[in-house]
Amino acid sequence: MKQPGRTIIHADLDAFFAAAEVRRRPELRGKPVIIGGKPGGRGVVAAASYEARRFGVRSAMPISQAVRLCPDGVYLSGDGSYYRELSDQFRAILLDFTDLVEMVSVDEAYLDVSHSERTLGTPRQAAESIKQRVRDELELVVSLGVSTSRLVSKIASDMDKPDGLCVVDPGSEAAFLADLPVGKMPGIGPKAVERLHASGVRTLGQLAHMPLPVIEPIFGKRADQIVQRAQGIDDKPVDPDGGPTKSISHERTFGEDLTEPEDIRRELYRLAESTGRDMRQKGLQGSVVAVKLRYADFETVGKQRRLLGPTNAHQEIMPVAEKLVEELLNTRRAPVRLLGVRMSTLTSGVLQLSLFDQQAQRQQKLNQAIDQLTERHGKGLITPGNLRSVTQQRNESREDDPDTYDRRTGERRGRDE
DNA sequence: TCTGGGGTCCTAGGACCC
DNA sequence: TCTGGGGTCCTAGGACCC
Repeated sequence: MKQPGRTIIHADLDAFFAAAEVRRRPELRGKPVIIGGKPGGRGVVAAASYEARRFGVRSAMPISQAVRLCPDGVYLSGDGSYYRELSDQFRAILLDFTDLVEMVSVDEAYLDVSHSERTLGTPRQAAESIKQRVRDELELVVSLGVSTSRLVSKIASDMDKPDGLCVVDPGSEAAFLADLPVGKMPGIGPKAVERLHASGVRTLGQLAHMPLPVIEPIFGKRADQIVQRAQGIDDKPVDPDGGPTKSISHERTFGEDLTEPEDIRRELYRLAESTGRDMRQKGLQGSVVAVKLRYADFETVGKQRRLLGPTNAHQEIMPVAEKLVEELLNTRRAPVRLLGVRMSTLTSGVLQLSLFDQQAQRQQKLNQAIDQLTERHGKGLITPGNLRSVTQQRNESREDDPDTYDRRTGERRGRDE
């Protein structure tokens, strides 16, 4: 089915974090500004001003390398809540153009202005007034791509950065893509690029005409869609609320690798706490606890376990996370560079099992109190007391060995000896 | 050179069920 | 004595995006 006349704009703020800092500290204008960890630390570059890029500094590059390339740069660690504030204002401006705005990150959005020509003028005129308003009201620069699809607009917005405006007329999508390297397409990363090159495929035009069997080994069941996209075909709609959250996680890379069990435990507790707090804030509960562990040599392993019921209480997350980490460390004991805690299989319900209602409710009230204190006074105020959780007690009260229960239903499994 | 943090989606093998 | 087969859930790991 064709969707005639769609007009999609992709809007992307240029060097957002760096530009945001320059905006509130004008003395930084014209200087190489690099947002990421502190020099000497283990961070990577989150954003670099165009002045910094002239030295070869790029996003995702280790800070240590950036310092070598640009020793006189201004290095800042970044201010998430300030960026979020600006991002909200950015979104508000876009919403003046259409209700169909989908934020895909703090600095990026899609707009569907298909039915707005009467009020906004031509797509190019609409794009120009977005640019103007972002400049006037936010003192930020935005690059825009305009076409009949998300895919083509996304690639177009990147063409003339910074301060770009690239309009791809209806019908010329395939021609626009044809000469671009395959890696320009979102979803084709370094590994896929390498394999495509090995097959002699370098441009999107070539990819668009490849027989499916040739690229199926590279993309699996996505192969069909990838070829279509290379031809400039993409029907994905702009979805203002972007679908439900699938997981919530926190992870931390330590300044120095951890070896002491009590250090590992303390950091894990902090991560469980922030993950629980995030879920409470969003009114979500999770049924699967996962931990992530990165060793000093960068080997990264994970382990996950389904709980008997959903929770958002760190008192219930922590003992499971602790057990999982312990199991990983039993497989390999080595200095720990990173720890992470993730909750998934999320539900927005509030149900609890009857027997433990009272305890669960008390726990919830306690956590609400903690959340309020944390909001006023910052993290780390409350330290673990009794970590024995409701979930643990549930398990204990049923059987000593949880493995004798069906993992899926939590029901007792028949034991034949 | 020494590699962040927050996500999504895909693959693949084993368990389990009918 | 020569080992079905399909569907679904669970888990581990990896590619990719901003």
